[in-house]
Amino acid sequence: MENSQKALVLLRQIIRSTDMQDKEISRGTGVTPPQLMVMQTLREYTQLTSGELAKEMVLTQATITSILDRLEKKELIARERGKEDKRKVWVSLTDKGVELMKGAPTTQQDIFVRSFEDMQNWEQSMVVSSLERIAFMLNAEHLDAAPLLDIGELDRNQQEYAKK
Amino acid sequence: MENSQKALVLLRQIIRSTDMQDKEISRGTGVTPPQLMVMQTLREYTQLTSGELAKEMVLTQATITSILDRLEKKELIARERGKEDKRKVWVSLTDKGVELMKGAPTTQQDIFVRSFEDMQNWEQSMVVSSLERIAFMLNAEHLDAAPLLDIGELDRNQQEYAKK
DNA sequence: TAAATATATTTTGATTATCTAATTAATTTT
DNA sequence: AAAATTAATTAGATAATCAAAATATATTTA
Repeated sequence: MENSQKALVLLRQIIRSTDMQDKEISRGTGVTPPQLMVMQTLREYTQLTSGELAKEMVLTQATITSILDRLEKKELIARERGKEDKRKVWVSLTDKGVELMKGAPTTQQDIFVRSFEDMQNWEQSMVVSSLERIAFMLNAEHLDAAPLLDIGELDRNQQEYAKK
Repeated sequence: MENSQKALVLLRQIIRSTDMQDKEISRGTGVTPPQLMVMQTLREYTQLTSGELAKEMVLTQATITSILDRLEKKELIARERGKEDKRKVWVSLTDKGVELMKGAPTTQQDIFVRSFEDMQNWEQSMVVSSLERIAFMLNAEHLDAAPLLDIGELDRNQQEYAKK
């Protein structure tokens, strides 16, 4: 088999594996995978507007709103109207949300980190630089892409076309 | 930053990137991401029963059934009752389904493959073996895990607990 | 400055995804 | 043959998702 094909197969395996991990975490916490992803993003950025969240997660605002509604009802996130710009809504994890993220999401990442740290240093570097190459190759296509809005419009046209 | 943290961040980037790719393909073909994933799995295995599909994709039978219903309505997949074992239902891509998969899903994978093949041979080997290591590390946890059913029950209890 | 335009979020209405539990049909075990 | 198991679907419910419309606030323009 070609090296490139091997790489693609392995990538799919890796993605499948993390997907399963997400599902397990989700079951363990009583939070659905999309909700979990919102919380992970919030943990990473501390504070985001609803719109920034949508962009970061490549979902529409409407979708984010509905996910936030449910997370807010569970008191895992809080919304706060912007003070300078009252159109904006700042979203952040509540204490309860932080707590939940602290307990749950580790299990398998820990195992990953531990095995990773068992490797020789040169091996670690090799793996990291390989990942960098892959990330770059996967993103290469986007580097000269049109801004997001335009792509959206373009795709909608394609979809219209596909229907016929 | 620790190498292991770098690796995790890069992995997330990679997953995010392929996720976006899936969404773009989905928009371009008028098929939703889950439907697309079913079709990709079918392309890989040629013929699967509904139950095998569910296991492979880590979804319940009921979910697969509903996705298949919609794909069947679009005539992208076909169901056929098993002849020896009439409980089974064999699922496969129709010609139309194969055609759709032929056209759509390439765009970005092609770009990936092309950049991949631009690398030196030793680099390719390095990337592949790095991916192998990662895939292994991510799966390590599952090697001595209890069978799925037991995990499910365990998690449900945790979930009950989480509600309180 | 008043009107028009743009931006940020939510609401509405619709389809799809997803699950658990119950049902139906066929096979295997006892 | 009756009981238990297996494969898929159906039923009923919640969640995710989107496009389009509505709402509220800011910015630009005339």
